[in-house]
Amino acid sequence: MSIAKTYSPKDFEDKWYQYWMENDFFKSTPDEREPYTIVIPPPNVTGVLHMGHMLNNTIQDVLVRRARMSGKNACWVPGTDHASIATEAKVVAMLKEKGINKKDLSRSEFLAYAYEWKDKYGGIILDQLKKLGASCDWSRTAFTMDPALSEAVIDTFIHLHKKGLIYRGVRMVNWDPKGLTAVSDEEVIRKEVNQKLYYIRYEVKDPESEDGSPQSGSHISHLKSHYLTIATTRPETIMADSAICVNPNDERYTYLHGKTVFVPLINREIPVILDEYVTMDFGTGCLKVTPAHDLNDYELGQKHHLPVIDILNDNGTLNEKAEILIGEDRFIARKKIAKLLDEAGHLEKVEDYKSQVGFSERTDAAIEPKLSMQWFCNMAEMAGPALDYVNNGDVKLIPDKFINTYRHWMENVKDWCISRQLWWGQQIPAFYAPNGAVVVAKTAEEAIEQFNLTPQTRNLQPSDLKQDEDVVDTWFSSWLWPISVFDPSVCGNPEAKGNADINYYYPTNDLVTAPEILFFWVARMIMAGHEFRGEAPFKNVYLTGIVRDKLGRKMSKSLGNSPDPLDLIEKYGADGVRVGMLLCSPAGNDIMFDESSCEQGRNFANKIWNAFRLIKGWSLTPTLSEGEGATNIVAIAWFDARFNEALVEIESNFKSYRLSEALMATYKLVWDDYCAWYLEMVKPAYQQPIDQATYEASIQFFERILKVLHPFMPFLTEELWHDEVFGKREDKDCCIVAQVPTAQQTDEKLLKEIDVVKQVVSEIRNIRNSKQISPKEALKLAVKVNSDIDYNAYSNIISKLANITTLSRTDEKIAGAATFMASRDEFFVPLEGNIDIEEEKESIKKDIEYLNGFLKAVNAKLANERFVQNAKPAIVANEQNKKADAEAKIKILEESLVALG
RNA sequence: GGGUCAUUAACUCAGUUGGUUUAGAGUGUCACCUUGACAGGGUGGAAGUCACUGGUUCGAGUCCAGUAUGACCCACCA
Repeated sequence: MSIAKTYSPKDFEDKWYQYWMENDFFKSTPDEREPYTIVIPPPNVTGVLHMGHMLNNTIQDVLVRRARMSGKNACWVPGTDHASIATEAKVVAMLKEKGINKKDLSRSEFLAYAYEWKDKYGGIILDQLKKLGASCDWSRTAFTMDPALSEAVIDTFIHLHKKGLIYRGVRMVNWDPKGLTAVSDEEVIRKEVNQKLYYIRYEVKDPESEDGSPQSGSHISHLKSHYLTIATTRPETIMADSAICVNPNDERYTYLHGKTVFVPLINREIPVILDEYVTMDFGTGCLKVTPAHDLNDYELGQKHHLPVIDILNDNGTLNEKAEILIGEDRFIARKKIAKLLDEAGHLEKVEDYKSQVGFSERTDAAIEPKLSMQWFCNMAEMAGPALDYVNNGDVKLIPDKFINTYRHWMENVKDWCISRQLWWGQQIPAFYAPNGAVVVAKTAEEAIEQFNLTPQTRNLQPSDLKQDEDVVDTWFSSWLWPISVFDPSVCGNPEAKGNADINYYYPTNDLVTAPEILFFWVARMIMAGHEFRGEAPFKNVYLTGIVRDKLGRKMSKSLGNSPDPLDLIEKYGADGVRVGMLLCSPAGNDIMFDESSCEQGRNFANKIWNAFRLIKGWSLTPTLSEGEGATNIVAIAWFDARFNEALVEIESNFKSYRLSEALMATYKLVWDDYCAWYLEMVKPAYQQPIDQATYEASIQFFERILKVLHPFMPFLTEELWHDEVFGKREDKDCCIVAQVPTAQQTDEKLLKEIDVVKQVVSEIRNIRNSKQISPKEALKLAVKVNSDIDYNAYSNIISKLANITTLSRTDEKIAGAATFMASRDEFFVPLEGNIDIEEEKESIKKDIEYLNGFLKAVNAKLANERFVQNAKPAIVANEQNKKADAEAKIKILEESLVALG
């Protein structure tokens, strides 16, 4: 069987994914093994794969595959999130293109369109994950609006309502005038915006004036005491003013106490109230109070019993209560009203001003504070236990720097507005009687049973009831995810035992997600987990960073700076992209993604591919010359030791979730140790055969390497695994289910001595380099041994790798030779006629100079009495070793200098 | 405004409780080599006042304080 000259991932990636699927390798059912479980952070059902998903899912897949190869029953549950606002917005836009207005549809008609949309586009992202190699148990694919999962949401609502944790109330909410829904505080993105600060004059009612009516505009500018000035960024809301507020301690305004003023343009009379809330040194010291359109004003209004005048429609246009500019959009109204005020002489000045404005995360519309009746979930009670899990380490955050942020949020948690004025989602299980009474129940029938308990609402029919139009916030379903994917029926029923799945897989092991949804999602999952299962839903939370481009900008569609992941896979292969992503992604830090790292990943794959080609191309011979045999025995023993050493390192990196370091350790093991050193040691001369024993050892090493590589590069390793050089494989004998080797004891002495051997080889190559001697020109080497290393054992290796004819021992320095030191031993490469004495001397002097500098530092330490007294004995001993070592080397070098004349 | 975290070679990052040869890796860069696994290769170099300023200590990239820059979170100054 021949093998392609270069690595060509397209030839086999799809093939192996299909093979894994057909053989149910991703599938998991409870058994006697220890489970290892991950639930996917469900991507939006309408989403397409972006670089963030790539990173996130590569990490999950590496963890799952590694667990699968470590004797665990690995289960990675995939699925999608219905993402109510985002999806509904997309469906509405799609309908609009077709000329259909959402308002003209009934709820069920709209939902039919929405499901149609979901069926068409909903699976795309999951199929894309398959390209990446994601080893999810697809038979468990879940959707947050699956009937059973939706029922879990309803049961949860009812359960929490019964506990008194869900309530209904009028609150100031963040209103999205574009999405026409309330959004939670967390869905509001604050951005700094350049605005204008308008200084507006309000006329003060003059009790001495006969009729008390406002003066004309031109008049007031001359009578300073007859008006006051307020500063606002929102002049369009003056029609909603209920009062003007000044600080009672503000002496400038004592004359206003008890007075009333007129709202400009509409001349409505409002009182001046006093409250210390107003900061005297900000703006003018006068504050307009607009309870309907500002949270703080609302609270101030409540305190002073002011009327609430709501002048805005749900879509952000002015309503008839505004009296003027009715029907205009709030932003257009702002400009127009500024003009009107100016014309009427009420606009004193306009200043540029920067301030924070909230925008809807989903629609990017400026958020409007709005009073409305909403459903809320009390968080304070549930936050306590959720905080404890993290505080006491039951749930570990990786990296742990996020604990502070988490703690801060949980200690200052606010109630959660859970109702959304949308149709796409779980409809709130609340029913209204004709008289306005409301009960929470699963069905209309159950609601009637409850209504029958009160005289006013007895004997109602289901058709008399009206269900709440709103749906719950998407997060109110996704916080159940780690439970509901296994057994939705336990949500809302803390007493339930649960099915076999949940008892086996829950709590899950690792959750891999982005820090920005630590509160939205992670914290709430912990709350729900505690509520319904009495324990947190996962043990470790691995927080990935944001994927940014080279310039540090967040990758986004709108910037167009994000490569299409599928293009990358096409170009570099899935394995190459996986390696590329992992190489530059430490946990919790943003990753500065650069396509060149995928290239590095692909090059690595190619290197492995070609190392394999080399081995595969060897022909066999049962016997070998004595020298080669000896070389190979040492090489095999050394690589075995080195492999075990690397395994220990990789294992420990995995344990501490340092995936990029685990990968880098693997990378070096393969590239440097196996390819650059081991294979070069045992490689027969061109077209020469290799002995059976070495061949078998090399193959075995390669197979062990494939196992270690598999979690990172599943496709390539599976492809090579099935090559005939490994012998005939049984049907289910696949790399994906092979077990990673466990580390054996390593031969420390051998590892150390080979390090010296490598150094010797490097030094000789260095000499060739600097003296322009071709690698093909064989050289002689002599060594004056001062250490306890037996170079006879390694002479064959050195000869082969450095093209040395003979390695002889000498007790005297050799003149006319290039020299170097390795360990404490002196090496001589005789180069008659090719030695520049002065150059040699210079080089030796340089070495001595370095060692002297080094020695000086060590001596300074040792001469310091306090160091010797205070430092740990081992440290002091080490310093003494360093000193002795440096002194010995200096002595040898000085002798060499003398010998050179 | 308050808080959290970061700042180490051109780039991306390690540096594990302060001492482990006067700071390491990968990539890139430079020089040379290369028809025999691989130019997507090999060998060997160069490259860092560990952001800055103080402090603690026998000893600081590592601990403390402050400064600068950046990122994120929180916050009602109209």
